[in-house]
Amino acid sequence: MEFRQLRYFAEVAAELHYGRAAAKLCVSQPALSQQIQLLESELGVELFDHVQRTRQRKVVLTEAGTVFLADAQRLLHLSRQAIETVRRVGAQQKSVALGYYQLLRPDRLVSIVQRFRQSFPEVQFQLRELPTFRAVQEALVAETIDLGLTMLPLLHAELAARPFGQGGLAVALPAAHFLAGAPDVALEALAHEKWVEISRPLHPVYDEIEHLCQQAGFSRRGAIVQEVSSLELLSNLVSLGIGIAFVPSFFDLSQVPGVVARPLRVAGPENVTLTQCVAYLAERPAPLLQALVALV
Amino acid sequence: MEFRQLRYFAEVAAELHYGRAAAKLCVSQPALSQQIQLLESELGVELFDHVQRTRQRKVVLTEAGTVFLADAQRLLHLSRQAIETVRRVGAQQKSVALGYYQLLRPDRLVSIVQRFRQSFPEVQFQLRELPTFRAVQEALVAETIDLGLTMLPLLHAELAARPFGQGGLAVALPAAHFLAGAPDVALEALAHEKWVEISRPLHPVYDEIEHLCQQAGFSRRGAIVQEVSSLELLSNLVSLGIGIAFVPSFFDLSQVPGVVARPLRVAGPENVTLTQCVAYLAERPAPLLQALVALV
DNA sequence: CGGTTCAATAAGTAATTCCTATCGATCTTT
DNA sequence: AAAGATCGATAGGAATTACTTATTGAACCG
Repeated sequence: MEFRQLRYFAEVAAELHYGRAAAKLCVSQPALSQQIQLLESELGVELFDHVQRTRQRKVVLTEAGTVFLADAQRLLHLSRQAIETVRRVGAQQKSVALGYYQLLRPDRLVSIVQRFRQSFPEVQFQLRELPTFRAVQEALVAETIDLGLTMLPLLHAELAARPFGQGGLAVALPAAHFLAGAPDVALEALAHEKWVEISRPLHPVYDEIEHLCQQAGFSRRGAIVQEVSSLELLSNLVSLGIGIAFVPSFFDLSQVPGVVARPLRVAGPENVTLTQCVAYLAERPAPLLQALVALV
Repeated sequence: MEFRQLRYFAEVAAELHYGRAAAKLCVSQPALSQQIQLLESELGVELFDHVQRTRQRKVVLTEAGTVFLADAQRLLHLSRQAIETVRRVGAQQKSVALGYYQLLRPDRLVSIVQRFRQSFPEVQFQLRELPTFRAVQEALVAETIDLGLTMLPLLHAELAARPFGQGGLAVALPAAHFLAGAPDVALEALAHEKWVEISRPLHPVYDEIEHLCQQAGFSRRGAIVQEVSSLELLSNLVSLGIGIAFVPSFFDLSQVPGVVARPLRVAGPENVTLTQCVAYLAERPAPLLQALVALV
């Protein structure tokens, strides 16, 4: 008997419908049927009657099922409580600093932090906004932060990461730009633009970008009018019309007025993808950090 | 979090020693370490301190571990109780007839039945001793019994089985026989014996036996002086010195005085093996029967 | 300083679980 | 009454997960 089976059973008992229960549990219906059958055969007892002799096809709890449901719910409840308790005790006086930069819309970040606090109410969370994806990784190595929301690739051997989402490239434009109205922007249309770029820590994807540009018939080498050191500065320069910039499509630019991001359209199959991740020091396998990583 | 992890954790907490705990749980030590680590990282809490700074290397529960142990034990206890309860309710007024023949030493049979009764106290168990392995399977098809302890192969398409042990061949001899003193018996030494055999339902293994005998330079065809219909009769005839007989090594002949079974030694790799099994009607997937099958 | 004990790690294998596709049966609709 | 729709069971293959053996690394002991 495993908790998974109890969760499945309780959900089916609540819905009295395999299809709906499976959807709620985010598994397929056959997986559900199978686990219920496994549970029944371990218990040696039928938990459901699949009444088809009456007019209406129905899934009904047997008497034994009703009795077992109460126990199953108690077990599930207790298990949740046990986790909560052990976390309350074990995570006391611990503190975790989470570093990030604006690669998440604020609501996603907030929801992550809320889940952190909910699961580990005793842990002190600190948030550190950092200017670039590279700064996040450097802060991890310097142990200024314990956990970082950043992008692949990892730039230090001591780091480990778990990816949690990816996206393509977008073009950050002044709202007044003549391309800002279109749903997306073709690379070729950008041949004669001026560019702003994050300088100090160049992401390797910029090599790929240059390569794509050359395939599209132009180069950005001479057209980068300004290099900046943070995403915030970058957005401001774009909004002022100093130049435009490539940014990951999941970047949050909404807090800067006058800037819009439009997906980049590239001819051919060469689609640049950028991967978001939670990163941490590999040699620090503290269970607390692992649990937090899993939460993201 | 799964019950397996709770069981592992509770055992390690009791032993405070991974190696011993693993042995008790019948898993390898790395599997145990791994599951404990998984549990810790799901909880986000360290459950054990692996104290090595003191003189003695020790595995010690952390404070959080101590707290969690209590909950884990409560959960395990409750789960056992829930199973017991649901069986008590669900298996009421059911009855199961178990057919067998003397292929098990009585103590093994008793221990199986005891486990049945312990797990399903409300179920009426009936025991039916049948003369041959074939009779057990026929009784299953005729639905005289619900579950049968017998041997492979299955002789009816409607039957399903789960094997639970196997053995080789032995020779049943009168206690006074000159070979009865040896630890085992070579096939060649039996060339001039008289034989007794179970007749009506010939097990296919007897073909193999005949083949082996011919390889050893003799045949039993003319030497079978008596065919009988049950194992009991067979034993009696052997004890009276009418002839000797081949029997599976796991047969129980101890209740018949004056008969001993000695393992057969066959030259070459052709070792006859016989497989014991629990058999039941395949089209009857009643959870109760499945649970009983799993108990064997 | 070698030998021993014990848990952690690594890598490959075995076992589960899960998913897609399909079936069989019932109920509804035309 | 026949065709479609609904719903759970089944089958077969893919992916994940747990387990095993072999090895490493750290601490203790002679």
